[in-house]
Amino acid sequence: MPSRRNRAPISTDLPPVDLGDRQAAILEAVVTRYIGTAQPVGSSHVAEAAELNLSTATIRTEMAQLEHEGYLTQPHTSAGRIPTDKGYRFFVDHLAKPGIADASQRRKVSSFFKAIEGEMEDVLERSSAMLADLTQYAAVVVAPGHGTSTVRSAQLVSLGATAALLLVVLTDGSVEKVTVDLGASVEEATIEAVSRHLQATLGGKSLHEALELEAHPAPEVAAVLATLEAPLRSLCAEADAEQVFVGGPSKLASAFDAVETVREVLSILEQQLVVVSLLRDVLESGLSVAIGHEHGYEPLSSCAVIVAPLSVDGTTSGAVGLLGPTRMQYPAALAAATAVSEELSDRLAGAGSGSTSTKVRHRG
Amino acid sequence: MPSRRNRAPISTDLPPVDLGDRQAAILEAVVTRYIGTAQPVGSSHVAEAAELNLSTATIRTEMAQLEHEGYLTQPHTSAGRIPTDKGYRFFVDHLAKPGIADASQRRKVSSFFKAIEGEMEDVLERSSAMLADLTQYAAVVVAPGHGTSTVRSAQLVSLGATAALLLVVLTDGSVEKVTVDLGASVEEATIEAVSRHLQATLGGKSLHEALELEAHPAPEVAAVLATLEAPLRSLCAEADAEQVFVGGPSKLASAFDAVETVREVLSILEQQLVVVSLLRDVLESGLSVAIGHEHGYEPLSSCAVIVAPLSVDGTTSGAVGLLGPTRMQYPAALAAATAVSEELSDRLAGAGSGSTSTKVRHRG
DNA sequence: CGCTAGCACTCCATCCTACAGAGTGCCAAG
DNA sequence: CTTGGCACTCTGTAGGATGGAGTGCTAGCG
Repeated sequence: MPSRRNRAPISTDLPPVDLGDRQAAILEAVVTRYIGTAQPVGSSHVAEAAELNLSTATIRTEMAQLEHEGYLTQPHTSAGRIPTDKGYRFFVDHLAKPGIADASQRRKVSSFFKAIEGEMEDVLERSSAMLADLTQYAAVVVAPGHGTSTVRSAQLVSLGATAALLLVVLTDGSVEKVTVDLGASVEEATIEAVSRHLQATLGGKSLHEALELEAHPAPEVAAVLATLEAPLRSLCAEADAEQVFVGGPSKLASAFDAVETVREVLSILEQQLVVVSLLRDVLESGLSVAIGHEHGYEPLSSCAVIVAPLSVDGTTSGAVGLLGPTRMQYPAALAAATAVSEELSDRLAGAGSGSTSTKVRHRG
Repeated sequence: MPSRRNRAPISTDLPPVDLGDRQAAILEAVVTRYIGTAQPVGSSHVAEAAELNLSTATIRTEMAQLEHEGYLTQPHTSAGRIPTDKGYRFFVDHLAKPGIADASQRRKVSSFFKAIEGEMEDVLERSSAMLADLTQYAAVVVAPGHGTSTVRSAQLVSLGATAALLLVVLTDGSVEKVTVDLGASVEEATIEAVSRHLQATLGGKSLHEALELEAHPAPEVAAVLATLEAPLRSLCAEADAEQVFVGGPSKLASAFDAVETVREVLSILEQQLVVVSLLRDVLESGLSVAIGHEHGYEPLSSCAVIVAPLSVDGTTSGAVGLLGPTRMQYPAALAAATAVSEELSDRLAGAGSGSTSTKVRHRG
């Protein structure tokens, strides 16, 4: 299923390429109303809403045409029309206007970010909750791993007879740790020697580089170092892993009427790996919105996904996502997700570079 | 709302104090069947299920009596009976038998815990997921804070011009950190001096004790220490805080039929503070099961809560909980929750004492 | 005296029918 | 090309009939 690109028209006013102006207007009316009411939309409603003084009869023929072209569908003969995925797609690409609501969304988002301070992890978690609250959809924040950061401090802390904690602080302020079973009892002095060795050899390197180091210290130290290799590897893997925060999944309960759908969607949200790869896929296909079957995850075919990349230093790493029914408030949701992704990108950039930490927190 | 105690009868065989043997048997039949089918239970079904060769007429009078006494209720005249909270309560206190299923539950739990290794946090999280999977209800694990542990290592790591990371390792292997804005640029040498000072003064003390220390080091060090006071305080608060892991909330979607209920319950599960205090309340009232209105949280009045304490060194701290509909598989759920709480208690005890770490993990 | 068979009764769920309403498609006329 | 008009279709709702599951009561039996 090849993905259609989200080519942004450059500041022309409503240039529907595939669809006549009138059909576009009608489609818009149907989509807008259906998003609001969740009821099939009949020609008379469209006649009222769209302001193209046309009779219902004319609108009916146009709607039939739109159905024929795959933008609309009928639940049954003699019911109103419902947008198809394709219909929503056209709406999102060509019709969704920035809207007035967006400004207020953006304002709320930015005031939230002005007020919040503290550890990055907190910020991420609370952002996802806030975004869910704001949009009334489930929000996902995937924060980049710390794979690119370098080691600021590394050490081994003894925890007991044969147990110890391998501890690494990275330049972005994150801390990675892993408990280690040393196998045999190790003297405190040796532990300290190992710590110094670690600090000296790992400092300033990224964890990946650190894995490839060859060094030949004193024999006791070397023995301990050997037992540290596997832990270091898992430490590295852990540092690379994205953090995922899912906010407000309960919002989805009221978004669908079939309880079975709710359950399916929720259980997918619980599998964070799936969510991450879903967002990644959507992002890689160049879309910011994936509707219904577009993303190819069948269990989520009644959902739309909005993704906004988190970009730090120009490269995108991580994402902000929203998951809702296909009849989603696209403009508002897009605006909110984008706003959050920008603010978070800023934060991440600020925290990442260490020395450029302009927005560091203080307070008790 | 005073809580009724869960007085455990001491090894007598089905001693219903408030209810005749026959009524008890009938109540049991109703509860069991209703839990299975979610349909009101009529006298004829009871006659089949309970093996007390009685006619439906007799059973009807008894059921009327049970309704009068508040154990059963009717959705409407001429429908079967449904257990009330009180009915479930009697069932749980006097009728629920260990059952055969429990053994298999316990086995699954213990094999899970044999297989799992790694950081405590992981174990806790995966335990909650496993418990949810096993029981098909939402599972909650509240792990105790680290307030009682003492400091194994404390230090300040510089992160940039004026930013630093205050880092404390506790004896139970947990790490607490907080980013600090030093206000002014501080020399690396001073940072190291502060680190040494922290290590010397905090080592071996609990974080609470550490807060009350008075020491008078060199002036530059003292200056930095002053800015550390607030961060230390929040570090302490953070260390005290319980960690909460909620597993499998999606299981609840199919447990209720009203989508509104699902949404309410889910949104409560998202507020971890509420969940923690709910579990605490139930635990403190001396119950291991709170049914319907018993726990006093109206939004959850259609739910039953099962709680099993986590006890480390004899004191209970933290808990394992299950949240499901009042028509819950009580015996199985209780068995599972208890099994998990015991295994987790063991783990926590093992990790907590440091030197007695019998079950430390190894492997790459 | 406890138990039971039998009966009258109630209420729900289901089915059918009728019907109004919302919607469509088509066509002939402007 | 548009539109008013018309015939048609389908759903949702309301009303009435019916059967079934269930109850409560009571008279009679062991």
